[in-house]
This record gives sequence, C-alpha cells and structure tokens, in this order.
Amino acid sequence: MQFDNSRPIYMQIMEFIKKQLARGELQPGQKIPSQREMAAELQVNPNTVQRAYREMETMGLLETLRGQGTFISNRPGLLQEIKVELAGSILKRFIVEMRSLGLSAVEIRNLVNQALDQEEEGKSCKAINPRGTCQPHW
Amino acid sequence: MQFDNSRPIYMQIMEFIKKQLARGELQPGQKIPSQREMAAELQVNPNTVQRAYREMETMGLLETLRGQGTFISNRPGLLQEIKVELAGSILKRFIVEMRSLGLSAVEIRNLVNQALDQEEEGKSCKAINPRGTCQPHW
Amino acid sequence: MQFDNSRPIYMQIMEFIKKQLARGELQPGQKIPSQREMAAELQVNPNTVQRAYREMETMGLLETLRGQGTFISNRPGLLQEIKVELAGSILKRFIVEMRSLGLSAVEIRNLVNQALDQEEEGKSCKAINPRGTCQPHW
Amino acid sequence: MQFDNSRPIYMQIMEFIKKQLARGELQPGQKIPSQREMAAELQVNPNTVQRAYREMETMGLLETLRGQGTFISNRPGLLQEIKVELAGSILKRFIVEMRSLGLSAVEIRNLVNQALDQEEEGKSCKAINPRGTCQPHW
DNA sequence: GTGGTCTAGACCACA
DNA sequence: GTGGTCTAGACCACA
Repeated sequence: MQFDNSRPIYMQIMEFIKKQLARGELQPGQKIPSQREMAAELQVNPNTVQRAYREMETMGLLETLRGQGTFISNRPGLLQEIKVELAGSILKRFIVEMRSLGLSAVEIRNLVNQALDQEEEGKSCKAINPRGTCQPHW
Repeated sequence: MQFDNSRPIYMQIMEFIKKQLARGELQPGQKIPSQREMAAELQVNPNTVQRAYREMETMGLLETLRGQGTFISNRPGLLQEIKVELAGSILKRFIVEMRSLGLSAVEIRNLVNQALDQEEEGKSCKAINPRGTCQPHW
Repeated sequence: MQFDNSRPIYMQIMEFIKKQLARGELQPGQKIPSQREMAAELQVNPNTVQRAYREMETMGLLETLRGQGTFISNRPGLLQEIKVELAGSILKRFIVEMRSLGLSAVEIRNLVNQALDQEEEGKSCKAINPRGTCQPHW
Repeated sequence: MQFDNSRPIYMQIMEFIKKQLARGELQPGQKIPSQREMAAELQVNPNTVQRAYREMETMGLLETLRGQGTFISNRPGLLQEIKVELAGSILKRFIVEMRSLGLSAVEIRNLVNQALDQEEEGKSCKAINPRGTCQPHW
C-alpha cells in the first residue's frame, strides 16, 4: 500500500480497512493482522497502526481482545454504516473535483445521468448483440 | 508532487498539467518550465518529462518552439476539451467506486442529487444566517 | 499532581480535569493550559497529555482549535453529564471497597443512611447550640 | 506500594496493614515482617516503620515480643474494630466526594440504593442466564 | 505473542 | 505559539 501526504497515514489505514470491509474482502468477526504485522506490511510504525485501530474501536468498527488480537466487530448494521460513510466521502470528493473544473450543479447532474444511462445501454446491448456496435435505442 | 505506482509517471505528469490548466493555474499561450527545469522540480528523469511533453504536443495541447521553449497551445476550444476529458475520467472513477460499494444506478443518482441539493441549501442558508443552525425551507 | 500506577496516566489526567469541571474550578468555554504547559506542570510527556485531551475531545468535553488552544466545550448539559459520570465511578469504587471489608448490601445501606443522618443532626444541632455537645433528639 | 503526599507515610503504612488485616491477607497472631525488612520492602526509612508499628501497638493492634518480632494482636474483636474503623473512613471520604459534586443527602441515598439493587439483579441474572441480556424483573 | 502505555524528539500545519 | 502526526524504542499486562 502507498500513502499520500494529503492526509494522515492513520486515516488512510482506516479507509483501507473500511474499503476492504465494504468490498467483502473482510468479514464481520474476522481477525485482522496484529498491530505489529500490519505495521511491518505497511512499513509504518506500530504506533501509527495502533492509532488507526484504536480510533476504529472507538467507532465500533473493531473489537480488541488484549493478548488475543483485533477483530472486525460483529455489531449488526456495521457493514451498512461503513458503506454509507464511504459513499459519502467518495461523493464529496467527486463534487469538489467536478466543481474545480467550473461545472455547475446542473451540469454535474446531467453528466452523471448520462454516464449511468450509457452504462445501462452497454449492458442491454451486450445481452442482445454481444459483438455488434451498440446503437442508441429510442 | 507525489506519484503513485498505479500508472506511468509520464501520464501522471500529463494529468497534473491538465488539471492546472482546468483550474486556471496555467493559461493558454503561457510558457511552461523547460523539460530540464520540470524534471528537476518533480525529481524525475528528463526523459520522462520529454515523453509527457511529446504526447501532449501530439494531442495539440502544447506547442514547442525550437530555441524558445514550450507553450500551452492557443487553439480555441482547448480548455473546453481538457475539461471534458478530465470530467470524464473523474466521473468514470466515481462510478466505479460507488459501484464497488454495491450501489445501483438509481441510488447513485439519488445520492448525487441529494448532495447537490444540500450544497444549494448550505449556500442560501449561510447568506442569510452565517452562524445559525440551517433550517430546512419549504 | 501525583499519579498512581493502578491506572494509565492519561486517564488520571482526564479525571483530574473532569473533577475541576464538576467543582466549578473550570468553566465551560474556558481555555485550558496548552498541551506543552500541562505536560510541564504535570511532568509527563506532551504526547500523554495529548492523548488525554484527544479522548476528551472525542467525548465532547473539550474543543481544540489548531493554533489557538484547547477549550472546555460549551455544549449544554455537559456539566450534568460529567457529574453523573463522576458520581458513578465514585459510587462504584465505594461499593467495591465496602464489599472487600465483608459488608453486605444491607449493612452498606445502613451505614450510609446513618452517616447522612448524623450529618443532618450535626447541622441542625450547630444552628441551635453552636458550642454545646450535640444531643440526639427524639 | 505507593505513597502519596497528602498524609504522613507512617499513617499510610498503618492503613496498608489494616487493610491487609480486613481482607484476611493477615491473620491475628501472625508474625509480620521486622521493621528493617518492612523498611527495605517499602523503601522508606526504618524510623518511619517504627513509628507506624509503635502507634499500632498503642492501639492494641500489634504486639511486640522482644527478640521474637512483631505480631498481629490476638485480642478478640480486633478484626471487627479494624473493619468498623476502615468502613468509617471509606464512608467519610465517599460522602465528601459526593457532596463536592453538589449532591444532596437524598440523592446520595438513592444512588447507593440503586447501585446495590442493580448489583443484586446482576447476580441473580447471571446465575440463570450467564450471557444473555439482563431483563428487569418485576 | 498480542495489545496498551509512555517517553524523547522530530517535523508539520495553522494563525 | 498551539495543536497534529510520526518514529524509535522501552516496558507492562494479559493469555
């Protein structure tokens, strides 16, 4: 994993784990690497990993058992919460970036709709005519 | 500037310059740093910068005048093209990320609309009552 | 201030500040010593003070303004919450200690009632007869 | 053992021994460490230990047999006296602390009763259903 | 071995 | 100056 300088490393570690959870690469109840293992793998100081783990424990995302290790929480609704949070931050960043190109709310809305529509077409098109050029339908 | 390992550095340099253009930090017709200067500033090999400059020249984004330096093209419509291209790639990445959270097209659409609406409210609200709580208006 | 080894120093710092708040020695909105000042005064590492401050910020007890300092939160109900929390921990420790002397729930209850009654008598007694021996009244 | 600066060390040694007696860690009739041993263990001056032992002998808590050592007194009722004394000081400190939070006698009484009641519930609850949520019973 | 605390000290960001 | 992050490394507590 690579870190950028725009945000603290411990936050990037938090986001890294949240994304793995959202994608199903980590399961509720599962043991995650120990602080030392994770620190070695990511090549950061164990204290930095600990800070990430500790904050996620405060948020109810992880549970730590002294002497045993750290686990993804089993709390019901956890996965949904994480997804909502991640979606929110992805959305926020997206809008900031589009805005910085000088696009208005209306333009952003239209571009998103257009992209999603094309995606749909792509799918139906493929289903019927896997190799042909995709014609717009009306 | 920081580079990540996901894409070639010369492409990251290209995107870096395009973003500066889109944000207005670079103007059409303006001279940009020489290949050597840029290489020193970004701490990369001059050949890498050369490749980025060459590709952008092919795309009609830069113009090189032998003995004078490299300039942002004055071609009309350039800025618009760049913005469309950048918007496209931001949009594409956005949709991929939202999809990876398991969101449907309808959900993405709604979230975007919601976020843009809230942005609007935030503005009007601030204008009238800079520190107060923002009341929903109806 | 003195620390004992039974609990982490950062928690003792937290309790120290909560007690000052409960006793009215600190007021909501008031600036508290900077991390460095507090560390020097308590003779601990600034990181330890920071941990205490950070946890109290998470709990909504403090607010920090980068470059300006750390302040007691102005959130309504804060004082009451702190008092309830402190009362709970004092009570818990009290019961544990009384239990370790082999006292039953009934005995603890009676001793508390007795002590509070005597306190009352002490007061009324003093009011009437400031210097005399306090006679039990019936 | 740790000493704090609020009271003389010899008093803290006295309280330390009384608590051990009350908890059954020391038995009536039992030999306790010599003054020199105790001083070495607690890292205090032997004179300080001597003062503590002397006061406890005056109180009838210890008995010194020249050439044999110092023993916990065998006097009947000793244990009970010690417990009453300790309970009294714990109780006193408890009430002072609760008072300093601005709690009235009635409030203190209620909190104590509540805490003791909950303790009871906890026990019966555990006995029947060790891991389940504890339901209020009526 | 695993997590928890603490120190010493460097360097950064905001004002 | 004030808070924020990070490293290196020591030592403790639990199992």
